[in-house]
Amino acid sequence: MSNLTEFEKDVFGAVKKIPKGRVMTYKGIARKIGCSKAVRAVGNALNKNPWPIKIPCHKVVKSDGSIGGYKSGAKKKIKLLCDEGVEVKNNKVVDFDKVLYNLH
DNA sequence: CTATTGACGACAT
DNA sequence: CATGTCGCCAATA
Repeated sequence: MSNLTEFEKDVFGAVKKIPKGRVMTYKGIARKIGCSKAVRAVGNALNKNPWPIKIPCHKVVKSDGSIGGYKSGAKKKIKLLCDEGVEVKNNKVVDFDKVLYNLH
């Protein structure tokens, strides 16, 4: 348990903060951590996804509003988002700017 | 230590 | 709008 690096913990911490019905971009998380360019590293961290349920990784999408990827399949990710009230159309988030959780 | 990889971003074509 | 290329970071082999 918790055999994670500080970077990973940071990423997961940011993801957990995303409110229900809202989404965050990899870029946003990376920026919140302090490295706006570490988007790939963030994706890598989530790919390990130690706790797929405790951590709402499905709320993390690409900067252009597309769904991106998911360890268990992007399809599952879309379903989870829809369950939270986030509409997904043509593999893109509907009203992306409205559901996007901006940095605080 | 070096090379490869990967749930990405931005820009060029 | 789709595809290709470069960049950038961390983890892993």
